[in-house]
Amino acid sequence: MSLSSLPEQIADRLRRDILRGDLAPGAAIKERDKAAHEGVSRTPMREAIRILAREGLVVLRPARSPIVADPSIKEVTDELVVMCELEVLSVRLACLHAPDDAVERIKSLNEQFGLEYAHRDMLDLFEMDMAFHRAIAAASGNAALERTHGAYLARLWRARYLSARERRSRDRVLTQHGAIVDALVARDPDRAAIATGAHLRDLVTNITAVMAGEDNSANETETRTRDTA
Amino acid sequence: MSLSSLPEQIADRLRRDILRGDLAPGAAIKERDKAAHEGVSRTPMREAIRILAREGLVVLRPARSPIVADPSIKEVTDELVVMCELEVLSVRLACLHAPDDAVERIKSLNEQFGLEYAHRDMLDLFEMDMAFHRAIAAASGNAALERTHGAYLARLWRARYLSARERRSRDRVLTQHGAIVDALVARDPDRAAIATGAHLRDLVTNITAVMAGEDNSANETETRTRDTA
DNA sequence: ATTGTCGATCTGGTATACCAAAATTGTTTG
DNA sequence: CAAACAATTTTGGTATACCAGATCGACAAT
Repeated sequence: MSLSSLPEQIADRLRRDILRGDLAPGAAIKERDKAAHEGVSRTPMREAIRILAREGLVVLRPARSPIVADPSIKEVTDELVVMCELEVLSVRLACLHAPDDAVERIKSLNEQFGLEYAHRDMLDLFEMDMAFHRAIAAASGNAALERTHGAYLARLWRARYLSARERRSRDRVLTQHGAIVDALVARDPDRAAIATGAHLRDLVTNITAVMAGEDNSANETETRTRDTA
Repeated sequence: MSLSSLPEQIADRLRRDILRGDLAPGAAIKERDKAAHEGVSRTPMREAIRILAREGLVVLRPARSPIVADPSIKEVTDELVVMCELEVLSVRLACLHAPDDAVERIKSLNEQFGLEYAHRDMLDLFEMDMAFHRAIAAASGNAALERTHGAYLARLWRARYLSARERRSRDRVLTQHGAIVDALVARDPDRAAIATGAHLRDLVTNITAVMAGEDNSANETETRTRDTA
């Protein structure tokens, strides 16, 4: 009995491995080996890899092993900018159209975050943060927006995870989320948009700083020119 | 020799068939038959179908033939709203960062559109319109934005195609594109954003009208509840 | 005549076998 | 000793065979 298909399950496992860093950026994913390792055949493994490729977590190279994506700072920043825009749109739409109980749910998510703040594991807190942002996208009532936003959220998991390790950034998150909730409750689209924009712009600077620090190697990902011998 | 892989070629062909309407919305795509018909095996056909599924052109159902997507008006509208936002962001960024030759290219694309306006087939004109919008996204210098915008453009091909058949909408497109180009050349982000927003909002109303007219049947796509007999 | 059930058949899911291109490595030669 | 070439091996791409679940029709019992 499977809630999701086998390829999706494999993709989920691989995604976790990639995002948690167990599979290093730049590492090759040999479909034969991986399939054998997971105890499945190549076909579903292949499909799982394609799923992650579409998500941008692995890059496919013609006639070569797929490798774990190793996005440059610019690429991550670009993605963050887009996600920011999507979330601002979400919160605007949510102000206008979201039913009250959706707003209430978002509010309670943030309150819960405040409560559990001290006790919980960083990873749990992080999941709660994700849930908060996801809830806002869902509250927009725009399914396409929710999907695309979710895709970006997933792709940026790792970068956001790195950023969230900074302790001082966490309470800033809390107050900023509070501001967003307030504007949402007041049904004030402009204020909500500003609050969301500020929150995500902070995230951009934070992530940029962290990535610049951690990762001094200049790395590219996409198509690189290859010289013939 | 293939510029793109076999599955992508198949996907391209299928996409054309779907978007042009040769494959009716709601029609089943049986991978065995289709593969035999195209003269390839099931594996690449399967992969091609998955590609289109990710693009939202076909929907996969568990243990059932994939079917051509038949989006409701709301779904299309939602997607248009998101694409609008993406393109507004694109044009803003393009105003700020695009190199002059990129702006020049956009300008010339629109001029060419104006020139060929009379002689060319509607399909060609449509392709040129697509190229215009794509060029703006590319000029943003944000690869993620360009990708996502391109995905929406592809998915909305059919709806836009239906809309473009209205003759009177076409010269409005021309003037609106002109306004966008002017703002872009002047490097005025706000004016460009407004012009782009207006253009796409017109598109939304136009498409809504066309779809509501053409297609009176209330159609859903995603999960529909199925009553047991 | 209608309805319930069983089974043939059709469909997608998975495993595997085969192929062609590319990397690597070992050997040979300058 | 180094560089270049060739064969082997490794890899992903494709085709196909097999399996399980679902659908739909036929037949039988009421």
